[in-house]
Amino acid sequence: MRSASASPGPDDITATARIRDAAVRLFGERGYDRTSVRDIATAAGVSPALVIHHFGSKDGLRDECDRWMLAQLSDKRADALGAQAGATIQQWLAEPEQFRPLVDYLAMMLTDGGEHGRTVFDLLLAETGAMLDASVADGTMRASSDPEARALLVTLHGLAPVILRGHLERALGGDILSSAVLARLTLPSLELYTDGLYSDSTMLDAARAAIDAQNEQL
Amino acid sequence: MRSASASPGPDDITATARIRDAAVRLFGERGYDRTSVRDIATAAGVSPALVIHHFGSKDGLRDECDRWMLAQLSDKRADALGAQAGATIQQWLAEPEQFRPLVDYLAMMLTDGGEHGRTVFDLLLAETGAMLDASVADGTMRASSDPEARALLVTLHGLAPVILRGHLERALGGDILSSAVLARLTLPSLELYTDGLYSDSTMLDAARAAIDAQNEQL
DNA sequence: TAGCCTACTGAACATGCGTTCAGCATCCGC
DNA sequence: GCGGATGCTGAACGCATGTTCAGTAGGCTA
Repeated sequence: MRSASASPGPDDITATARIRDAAVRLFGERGYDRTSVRDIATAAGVSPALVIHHFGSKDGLRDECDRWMLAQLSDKRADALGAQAGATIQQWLAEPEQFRPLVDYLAMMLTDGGEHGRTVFDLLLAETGAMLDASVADGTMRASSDPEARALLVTLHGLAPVILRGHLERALGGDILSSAVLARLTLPSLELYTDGLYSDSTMLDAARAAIDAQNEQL
Repeated sequence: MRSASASPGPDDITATARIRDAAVRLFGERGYDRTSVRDIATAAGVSPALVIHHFGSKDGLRDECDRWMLAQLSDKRADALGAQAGATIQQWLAEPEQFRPLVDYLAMMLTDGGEHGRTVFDLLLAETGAMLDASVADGTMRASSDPEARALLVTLHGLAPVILRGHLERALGGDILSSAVLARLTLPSLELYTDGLYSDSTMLDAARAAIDAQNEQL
């Protein structure tokens, strides 16, 4: 079984890569602790011993997955901003299923407190901050009284659908992270980021006044 | 050891309650799978067997924690909206550490796909929707082209700091979910929800036009 | 051909886990 | 005083897990 020669499917790529792909998918779906080395080995069509042989330990495998994820993220970001922008976005809209493992794994990285999770968050935060600064500079976005805190908020808000994808899909009618769901969210998002929520600045003025009063007290 | 009579600390409450409190704290801190029944028993000062004796199984204990969390959430919400509003908020600002286990446990519930996590999300979503509708009715907030989707977005955005608390604290200078951090976020949040991000409606108009065009095509 | 390295396996091992069980106190109704 | 719940324990059991290890197959260099 599992001869070296051709068979359709994922047998044409290296066993190491197959293990890594299976691990990313399963870690993203079930989480690190609920995924056993045996599960990953079975999904990749190899023996559990080979997983350890190639990655040293389960934790080593996770490390490799994290690193691979960071690389993918850089690639996609570069594509989405560079010459490949159109192609990348079309690919996303055409086959959202393909990216689901990546999104789920990213969510897992961010929520379980590992070192690479911090790295990826800091990266996203920095990019968001840079994007906001550039937009303020070219006039498309408003300036903020606290650009750093605003960048943080916008980053958090952007990550929420990624991490709570399951709840989002359930609330919007069961289905996948499809173009339909994305379309449904586009308009409300832009409305929110264009006109805000409040119809006037009553609340904002009150908060400003309260903070000023507190500052004077010191 | 551990006689029934008085000793300072958490010995005056029932062992069942001590186990539940320890479980909520540890599940919230480390997650369900990384917390063993033995850990919980040690933290509560009882034997592992007693944990099973009172809750049937580790999963039963988790169920009880979930239910307790839902009850706490209802209580706090009622307090925060009712007569106790001022007292509850002051308590929060005075001793944020006290609420950390609750917040962490809530984050865990929402991210690990259990049934009670769905319940609590749906609850929060419904309350957010009702709050938005009421605010639109009394004129403090703008109407939306898609109130359901907007409620979902606002809920997701509100939950993001809860779930990514660790990253938030790290980005804002290491420290706890303190009044200082909350104060730092208040103004940018209100700015975001009052004036939005974009300085004009160019993007929004473009999206509306694109969607109109697509609808006409069908 | 000989030797060696790499990819890979099946079987076993040690450990930590959730859970069970027999038994020990203590309290409460009779 | 007594019988039976109730609260609780220490020790053990069975199991799944991550990991190790001896060994096989196949390709590469000499």
